[in-house]
Amino acid sequence: MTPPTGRRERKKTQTRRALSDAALRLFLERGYDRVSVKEIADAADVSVTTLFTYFPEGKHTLVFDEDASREESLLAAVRQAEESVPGVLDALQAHLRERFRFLEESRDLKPFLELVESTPELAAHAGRMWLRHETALAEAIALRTGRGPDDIAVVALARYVLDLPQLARRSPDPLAALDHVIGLLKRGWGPDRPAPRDPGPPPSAADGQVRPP
Amino acid sequence: MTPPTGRRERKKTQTRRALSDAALRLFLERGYDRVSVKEIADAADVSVTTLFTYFPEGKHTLVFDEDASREESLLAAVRQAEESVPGVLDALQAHLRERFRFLEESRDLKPFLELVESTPELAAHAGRMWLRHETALAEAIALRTGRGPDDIAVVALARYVLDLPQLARRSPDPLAALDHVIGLLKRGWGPDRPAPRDPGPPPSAADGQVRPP
DNA sequence: TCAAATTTCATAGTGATTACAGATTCTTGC
DNA sequence: GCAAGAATCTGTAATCACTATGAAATTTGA
Repeated sequence: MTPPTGRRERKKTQTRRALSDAALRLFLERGYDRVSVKEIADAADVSVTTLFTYFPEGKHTLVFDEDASREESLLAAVRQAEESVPGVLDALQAHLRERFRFLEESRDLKPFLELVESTPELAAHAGRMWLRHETALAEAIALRTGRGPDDIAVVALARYVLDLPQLARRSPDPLAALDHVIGLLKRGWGPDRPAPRDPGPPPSAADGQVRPP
Repeated sequence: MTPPTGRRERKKTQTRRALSDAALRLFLERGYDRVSVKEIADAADVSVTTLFTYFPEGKHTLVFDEDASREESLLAAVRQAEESVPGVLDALQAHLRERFRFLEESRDLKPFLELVESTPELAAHAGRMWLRHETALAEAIALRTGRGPDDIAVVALARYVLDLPQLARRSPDPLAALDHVIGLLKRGWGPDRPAPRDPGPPPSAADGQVRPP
């Protein structure tokens, strides 16, 4: 394998950055709909054709150029969690809280977030990008709690947790809202109700993995 | 106020129907992407300009022309429910089950659903249309359970329930999946503590836990 | 340096959507 | 019934995202 250090590679990432930088700058200046792809291509000094070879999925993908690390940190949080549904939820809660604080406090990101929120097409795409982690998150949760990755409870939990930030952001106190709903999910998905003495008849094999607190 | 019984009104609804009928027929025949708006306009014997005065939100709205009754029946289910979160969830469960059966069993709708599912743009729009009922559902739930309509728990519950059908449809046994997740939500959002003796929540099918593979 | 592979480009589409301005059709007061 | 006047319809032409194509320019490897 050749190390990807050729001039070609360098120019490529350079051009890609020039494009998304120019796009973001123009979008923030004038709004998404009032900037044409031709203007972006001109600003980056490439042809429209070239722009679309770099971003074949369309104009809106120019805005979301870095994404790989988010999923990884999300999954890392789950992997380090205690091996139970409440444990996983605790870990996700902490992770989302931190992420939330970061987004809220970073002044640089404020206009960017406004741009995305105020442009339906971008908001929809951001949602899709975020929900795309659903499967990976479900797998991580399944692995950590000893359930199957197709278990509807696991899939639903993954989706609900991913839905949460967007939901909480509307609340006057997003962090409190986050905590509150995670608490509800923990109750619903958590260990069986306080079993006085006997765990009772284990109705399925996937039951024993849940560790009561 | 004049009763809307003029010839003008009649022609208008007529034209609107001609357009969406023609569109649906052509889409089912050839697929969404392989039908141009010009063809639809021609088939309905109007100009493209006219088509867009009837459907200004774009080509995809031609597919979803009747929608008002769905929200109403959803809200009606909530209004007739018992005045508690589990009561409301029971009612929603029953309503969704019925709706599910209807969609599955109706042969007429099968190709339509396939069309929507297989066209990303249409699937996304269908999702948006469905989630649009979120606020109304949250209000109804709030009213029925005596909470505030901005209560994050209520809003989250509304969204989660609306998310459910799409989620359950992926499962091999959608109805069981529906029941299962509703059961989990009931546990989470239900009464504060399990009553030591009283069964409390009414019997539901969502009792068995994890499906063995 | 040469040739193959890759990247970029200008040109010319297609298809959705909108602006416009002149017809056409309906309603309404008489 | 009839003449405004409003509402609706139409073709034309434009913009904009996106694609196909084939040729030119650049990079790479030998």
